[in-house]
Amino acid sequence: MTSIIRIKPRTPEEIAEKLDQAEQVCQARSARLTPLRRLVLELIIRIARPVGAYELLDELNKQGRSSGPPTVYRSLEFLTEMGLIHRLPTQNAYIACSHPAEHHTGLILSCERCGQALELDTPEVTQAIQDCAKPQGFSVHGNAIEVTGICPYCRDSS
Amino acid sequence: MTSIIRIKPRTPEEIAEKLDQAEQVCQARSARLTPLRRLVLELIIRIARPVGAYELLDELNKQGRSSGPPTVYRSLEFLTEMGLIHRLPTQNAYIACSHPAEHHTGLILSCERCGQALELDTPEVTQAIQDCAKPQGFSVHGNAIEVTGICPYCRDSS
DNA sequence: TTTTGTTTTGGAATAATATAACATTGGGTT
DNA sequence: AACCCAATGTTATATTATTCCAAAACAAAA
Repeated sequence: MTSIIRIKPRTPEEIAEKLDQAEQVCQARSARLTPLRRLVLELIIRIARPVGAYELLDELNKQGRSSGPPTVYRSLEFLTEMGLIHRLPTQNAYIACSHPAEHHTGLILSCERCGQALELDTPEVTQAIQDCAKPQGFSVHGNAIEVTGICPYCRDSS
Repeated sequence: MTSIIRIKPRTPEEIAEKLDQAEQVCQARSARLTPLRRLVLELIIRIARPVGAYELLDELNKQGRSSGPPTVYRSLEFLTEMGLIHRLPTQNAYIACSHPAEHHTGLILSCERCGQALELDTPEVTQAIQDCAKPQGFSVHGNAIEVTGICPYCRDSS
């Protein structure tokens, strides 16, 4: 898949707000948003598109850190557990959660053209999945939903 | 994730039927279900649980073939395109489609305990996703939905 | 049937993604 | 200080997937 990534630049205010929210989420769960974890999260927020572990690793090392893959993967695991980021399993990539403050279940719209990903909070879909799983006797714990297609920006610019 | 896999053995009739359906699907699209592709599909059907590319490769080579990773991945790509198998992106594994004859959109229930995966045809979920994506101006092409939880067999046996 | 072009498969190498295992650091607590 | 524990650093390796080129199989045309 080749795609020209469309970046949605984040304002300093947006970044600060997200990081603040992250601090609160961690505090509420007595978890520590260490400098490293905070930096990884900030990078993911700044990059503002699905980003892979090794690209983050490069960024970290540019920032003076001397880290190996485990360092990044551990931070990614922590941030995922906190619900601050989401993993896109079909792309082996991560994006910042769009609304980390609220507990949520949702899906990710992933544009085939530009690579951008948009997270939606979709209780209707969650409910529909529940309704399908329950008759099977299956008790749902979590889900990963990636929806592929074309985003409005790419549709309009072609 | 450690899990003791629960196997649902396939009867010879089931296997033959699936392979027949596969032949028809390919014929309808003027695609060639070559001996290799057919064998890979048969292995996936027989194994009857999510199976990774390298495990399939081992099986192939046990059967006298001398193949490398590209051989398996090409067959997996072909079978996926034909809708004869599905990929579980969070597990890097593949399962046989449960109803390859009909065109369908669905989801996969994946048991955290036993590792088994069940494919469901769920137009309701597909519709719910459409309803969420459309207001965003996003046109849906496909999706990958993995639902994790506990299957009824594991719930009852604990 | 031979030639030609195309699809499929084989094979070697390597890229990309992820984890294991152990050492070290850095705060807190007694 | 001495200790503990969580977090990070470090090396090595496992796992998953692709690139690239060559050989073989197949199909269509001459």
